[in-house]
Amino acid sequence: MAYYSEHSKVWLSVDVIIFGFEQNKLKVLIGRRQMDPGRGEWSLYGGFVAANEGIDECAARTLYELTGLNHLFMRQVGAFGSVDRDPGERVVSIAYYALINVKDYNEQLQKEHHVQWVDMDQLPKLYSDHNEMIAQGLRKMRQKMRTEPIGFRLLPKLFTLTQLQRLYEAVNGQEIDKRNFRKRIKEMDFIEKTELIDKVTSKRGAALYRFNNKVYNEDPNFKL
Amino acid sequence: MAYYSEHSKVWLSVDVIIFGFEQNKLKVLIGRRQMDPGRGEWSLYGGFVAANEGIDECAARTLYELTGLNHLFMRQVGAFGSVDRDPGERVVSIAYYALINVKDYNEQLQKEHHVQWVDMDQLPKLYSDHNEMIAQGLRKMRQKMRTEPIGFRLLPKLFTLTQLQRLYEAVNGQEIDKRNFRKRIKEMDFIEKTELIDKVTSKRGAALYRFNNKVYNEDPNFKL
DNA sequence: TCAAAAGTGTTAGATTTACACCCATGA
DNA sequence: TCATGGGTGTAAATCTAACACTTTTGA
Repeated sequence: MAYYSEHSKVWLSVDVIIFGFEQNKLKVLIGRRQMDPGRGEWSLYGGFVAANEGIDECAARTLYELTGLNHLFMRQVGAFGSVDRDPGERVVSIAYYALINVKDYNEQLQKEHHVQWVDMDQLPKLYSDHNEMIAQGLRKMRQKMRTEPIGFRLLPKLFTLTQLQRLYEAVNGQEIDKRNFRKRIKEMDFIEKTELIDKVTSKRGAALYRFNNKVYNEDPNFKL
Repeated sequence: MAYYSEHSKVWLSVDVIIFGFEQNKLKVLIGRRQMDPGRGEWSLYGGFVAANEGIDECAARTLYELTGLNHLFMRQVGAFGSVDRDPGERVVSIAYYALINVKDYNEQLQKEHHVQWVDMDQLPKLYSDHNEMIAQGLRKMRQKMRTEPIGFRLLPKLFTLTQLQRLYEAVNGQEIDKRNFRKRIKEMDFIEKTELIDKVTSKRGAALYRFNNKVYNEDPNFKL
């Protein structure tokens, strides 16, 4: 069809920004590039969009490839398409961010793909425009976290209120008053206290909580 | 380079969501498609990304082509890339929204490109996923308008407070208390009252205001 | 003279922030 | 026994929301 064929095509890729939370720090999964151009540079993990797959599917596939996990919380950050962003060829890339519980992530796969968790505030210079992707991804993720209870995706199913607080502190980069934080949590019925006690992180033991999605859907009054 | 060539390429296009404000209504510029597939259907205006242009440049060029205006406020909405979104071929499209003052827009160009202003709340069914693009674009634009003084881009250089209020009401779809609104405006030094009086929309006459970007940059305390 | 839009403050209620001590337990 | 993290309430300050009347002037 002439209408299309008079225009040129480009390679399309997807880069995934995988956020994790560990030791009270927000982390990102990055690795050393295994291919040229840019071999050896720090980089996000990515992949090319195939002819028969949508971009969201491609992102989900890439995430699965890297982590072995499906149904991760994932959102598009945006398209990055400066002419010379890729030193090899013209490649337009669409960035996505995803949230995972670091404990769900098999170390084996980490090694196979040459990726590792790096502190958000100790990011090295990355390949191409990946630093910018992460910066934008973080902004988007923060924004989302303010209005939707997605933080749970970064924690184990059962978590203590201190863990949850540390998570919000890490993501927003500022301390939160403990009493005020807990007061707000109490108002959200979908954050359920369980009978279980975590004895790992404190001597006294801390109550374990759980996110109840069903309750949330009935009354999504989230505000943090 | 084998690394790239084993993957397939796609057509990349840009679609622009142009918002305008007229008669107290938020409007979008859409037109009847002049080409196949989808000839005759309502559609956003768009264009293909050329080999030698970045996607932001492409969006700016497309905007210029359509409106004759440069340096419009413009932001990316995101990439749309379901496999079958375009009924003809595989085309991934990146949506952008832009804000213009409808009075800056030459009617001649409107006719040439077969586009017209349509009320946001009277949008017809559009070609492909363009309705979804507009929905997402509106959400993004609203969000931005809450935190940055971009609304001025939809108004003439000089405007009355009532105009400004109606604009915010139209964008957010709800009425605002006049006194509370004006109180908040008074606190923003970058919204300057001029000596000029608008006698068009009221008998008594209303003071004309102006957005002072320099003052805003010195003290960007925007909140609406 | 009257219709239509401009302009102007106050108060109650809701929300947000600041703040300090006791508890339970393992080492 | 003591160091560590868990757990709890109140009051001041700030912000938000509701609300009504006077002014000016062209028709």
